[in-house]
Amino acid sequence: MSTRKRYWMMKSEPDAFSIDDLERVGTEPWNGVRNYQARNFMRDGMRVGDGVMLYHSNCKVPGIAGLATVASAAYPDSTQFDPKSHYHDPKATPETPRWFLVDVAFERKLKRLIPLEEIKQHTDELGEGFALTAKGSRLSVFPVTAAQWKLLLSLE
DNA sequence: GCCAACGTTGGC
DNA sequence: GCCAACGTTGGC
Repeated sequence: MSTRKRYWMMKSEPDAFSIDDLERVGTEPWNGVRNYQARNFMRDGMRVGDGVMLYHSNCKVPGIAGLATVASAAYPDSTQFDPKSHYHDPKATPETPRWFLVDVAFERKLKRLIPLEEIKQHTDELGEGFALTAKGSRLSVFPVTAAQWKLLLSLE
C-alpha cells in the first residue's frame, strides 16, 4: 500500500468546536461522528500524518477555516459507552465498539476563511463527486485528492 | 427558522 | 426485506 500522505476534509460546527478551539487544545479526539461512511474513512483510511482541512458548517459563513493533521490511529470513541453522553450508543460495548475516531492536531488557521460560496465556483475542477459541493451530501468526513487539496489551498 | 435531502429505525 | 416514519444535517 502506498505510504503517501492522504488528505481529508472534516466538518465541524464552529459553535460546538471551531478551528480556534482546536488551536487552544492542540489535539482533539474527533468524537461524536455517528455516520458509518465517515467512521469508515477514519477507521480504515486515515493514517498518522495525513492532512486535514477543517470546515466550518451550519454557521453564518460556512467554509474552510484551517489545517490539521491526523495524530493517531483510529480507536473506539469512548463517548459511545457513556450513558450520560449525547453520543451514547446503547448497542455498543467495549468488546464490540461501533464508533471509532482519530485524534486531530492543529496545524494552522488559513489566512482567511475560504467560503463555500467561492468553493462552489470551482465545481468543474473539483469534480461532481466532491462531497463538499455534491448536492444533498451531508458527509462530515471524506477524502480530498491531492489535486483538490492544491486547488482549495490556492484560494487562500 | 425553514425545509430539502439523507440515513436510520422498526413494524410488518 | 420493504418502506413509512422519524431524526439530523446544513445551506439559505
